[in-house]
Amino acid sequence: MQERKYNFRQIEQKWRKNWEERPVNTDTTRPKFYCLDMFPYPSGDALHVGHWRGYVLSDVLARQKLLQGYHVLHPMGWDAFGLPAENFAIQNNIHPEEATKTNIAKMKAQLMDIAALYDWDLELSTTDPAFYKWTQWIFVQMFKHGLAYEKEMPLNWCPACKVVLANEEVVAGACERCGGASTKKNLRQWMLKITAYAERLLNDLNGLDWPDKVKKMQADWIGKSYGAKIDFEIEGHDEKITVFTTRPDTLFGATFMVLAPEHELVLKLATEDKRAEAEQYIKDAGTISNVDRMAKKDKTGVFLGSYAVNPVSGQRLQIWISDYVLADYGTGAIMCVPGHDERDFEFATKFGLPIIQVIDPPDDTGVMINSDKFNGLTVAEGKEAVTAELAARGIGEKTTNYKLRDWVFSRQRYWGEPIPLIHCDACGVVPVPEDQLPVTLPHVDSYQPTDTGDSPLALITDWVNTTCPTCDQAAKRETNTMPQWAGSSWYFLRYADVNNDKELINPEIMKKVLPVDYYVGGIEHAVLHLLYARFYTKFLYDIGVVDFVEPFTKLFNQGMINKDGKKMSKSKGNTVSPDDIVGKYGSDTLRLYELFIGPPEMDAEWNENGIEGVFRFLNKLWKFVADNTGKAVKTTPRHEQLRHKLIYDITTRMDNLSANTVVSGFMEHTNKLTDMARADGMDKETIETIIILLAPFAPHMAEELWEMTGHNTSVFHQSWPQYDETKMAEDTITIVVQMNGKLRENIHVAADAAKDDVLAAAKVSVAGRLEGLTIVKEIYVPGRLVNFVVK
RNA sequence: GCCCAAGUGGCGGAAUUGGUAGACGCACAGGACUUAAAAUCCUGCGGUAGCAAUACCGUGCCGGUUCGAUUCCGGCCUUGGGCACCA
Repeated sequence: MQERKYNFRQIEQKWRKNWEERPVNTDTTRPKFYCLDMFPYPSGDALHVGHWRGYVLSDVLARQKLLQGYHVLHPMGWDAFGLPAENFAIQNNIHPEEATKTNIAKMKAQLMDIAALYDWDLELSTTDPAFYKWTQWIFVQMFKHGLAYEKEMPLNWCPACKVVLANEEVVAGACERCGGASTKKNLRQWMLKITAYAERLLNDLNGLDWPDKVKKMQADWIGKSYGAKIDFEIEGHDEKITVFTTRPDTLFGATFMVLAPEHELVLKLATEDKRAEAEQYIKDAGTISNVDRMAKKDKTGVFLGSYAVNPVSGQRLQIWISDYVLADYGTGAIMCVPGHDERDFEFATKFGLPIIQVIDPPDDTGVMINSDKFNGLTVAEGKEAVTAELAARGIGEKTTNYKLRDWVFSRQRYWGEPIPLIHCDACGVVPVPEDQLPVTLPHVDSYQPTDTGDSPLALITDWVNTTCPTCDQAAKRETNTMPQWAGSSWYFLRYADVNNDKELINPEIMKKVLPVDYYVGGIEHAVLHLLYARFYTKFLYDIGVVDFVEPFTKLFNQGMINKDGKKMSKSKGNTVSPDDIVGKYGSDTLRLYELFIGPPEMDAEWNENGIEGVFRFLNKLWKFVADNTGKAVKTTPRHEQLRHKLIYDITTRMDNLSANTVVSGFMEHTNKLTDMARADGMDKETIETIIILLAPFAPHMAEELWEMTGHNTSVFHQSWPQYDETKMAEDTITIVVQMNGKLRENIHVAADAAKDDVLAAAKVSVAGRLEGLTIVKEIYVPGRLVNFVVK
């Protein structure tokens, strides 16, 4: 007795069990395809239908590659360190380690419903000492190569999270995590010299198959600009003020100077009568939050009482401080050209400072005026000429400048990888010897952040107190931990060799499996995670651990799924759980619906109205196979033609990653095939073809149908069908007949009809309409249309 | 303010390179089957006029190029996203 009804519950259970017992992706002799999802944070929030979207898409890619003859690496793991996990733990009063374990178990159970091809043997967690041993090892290598350094500096500080933020973590002056205003705080921090890689991080973007949008965001973040550094002498002082400018051609128009309030020369240059006012301004600038500072419209500032000298015009320049000059961009000081810079103009106008025009007209097409011997030069010529003159005089040079700043790498929190360093009074900072890694996180009861900005680890004295690896004297451990990004910056390497306790990754395996071929994840990581991962990869290349410089060959960012016009999130209370939908319609239906909802790269509004249609489609396809298997007819050219068109549509649409039209293509073809089967019967090969094509999208059902057609091995051991365009061609085609570009008639002609015959037939079809008119032009587009231009 | 997307029926969306606008699906309406309902199947479904054949209009707005424009160009409007005093 054959089961005629599509019983998804039974089928899905059956094949999950089957795949577990007999895995389908085991042939490691095939060429590899590494298809990776950005791994999730196991926070307390359950997965919602938005998470599914990316995971389903990458799994469809992975399963299609399997059918196309690859061995697919498609792993999954947990980005479990960091603030989200720690904050969840604090809120719920559970130790982060416990909370992480529970959350991982919960999320993993949910993830199982997707029925992705994940190889759970490769599962990893960034919180596993066997994993973070190597996170620490990379840090030690960076330290040894001079890329990690300690610095006391005013840093972005989130008073709510009680933690230092990297520049990348401050969004519009607010903490990226909690949304609260970020302020400045002076603290000793560990920094990573990512700026040393700025040029390579920028240049290597060119070769990547990534969305242009993401490449542009990274390029903007790196922010390369060309210009000059120029020294200005100060009246009565030996020091000089060095500025960076992109417009050395406007030097004759520099009429005053402004330093950032944090600039090191400020107090020296403030004259007695101005000192109090300057000090007050600096104090205000330091305590005001970034949000408030940016909300300020008016320019403010204090004249320091000192003067500099314009090196070409000789003019005396008042030296001011103002918070519109940023301490950490360029040199923290600028020459002000109010004639050609809007902000300088605003400042000059407010404080009555001189304004000189030196480019006429004042745009790219202008030439230099009021500039002595440079008069008449274009902007481009002027940049070169002025810079050359300054260089000859030894007071300037051509410079390239970057917005990118070094990475604040330490966090004053508990739930992270301990930074593996030891502070010794005699030897200074000494890395923990590699054979003593990992430095494990001590298990403690109090992991709440401290108000002082110290790490909670600082309170655990028997962990902090140790001996120096170099001189064996009493020494203290570094108590800061690493940021969440540390583990995610290199985890993709580890999947390939997850159990190796001798090295980060075996070189042979590395060569065979990496880099990642296809990386799928949210656009929110366009700068942070992807930039850091690229930096780590380049460093690991430099020290010979990997043999490639870019970790992710191709990147795809799936669109977000919104509900009621807003991003789905637990805090907004608008999440939709996949669990109920899986229960009602099955995993295959939800997989297809996630793809059907719209173009994968675009945001979509969640709306369950269409899910019924997808479920109906699967039922129809089920019925088509069940009704026609066992009484298959001999293949006719008409069967072949339909079959090749089916393969063509699904394959090319998938190649373009147009997943939504792949699903509509399946629906369309199933309707056509059903009609044809009723009229002429259906051949075995076509039935089997649609099952194989369906397998990446609805794997459970495809397996069941494959079995129904008399096979006893997995459908995933088949190969992706090939199409032959010559076999797709129709015998007769429809030609549109237009008059003056307007549709008038449709005619049917033989596919190989000659041009003259088509035109003749077209004329016949519109003969009545042509009466009294003259054809002035005939347009013929083979296979498509005829257009008569008439008068 | 600057940069980047997007704007198509009641709804989600489709449309190779400039070549039949609205595929596929949802919703809706009518019908078949049924004692009835569900499920399923069939038909219709952009607007206006018309019994109809058909005609005209129609892809955010205004204009242009072209035999022909959702597609290309110029100028706007709206929405979403990114950056934001970067010298």
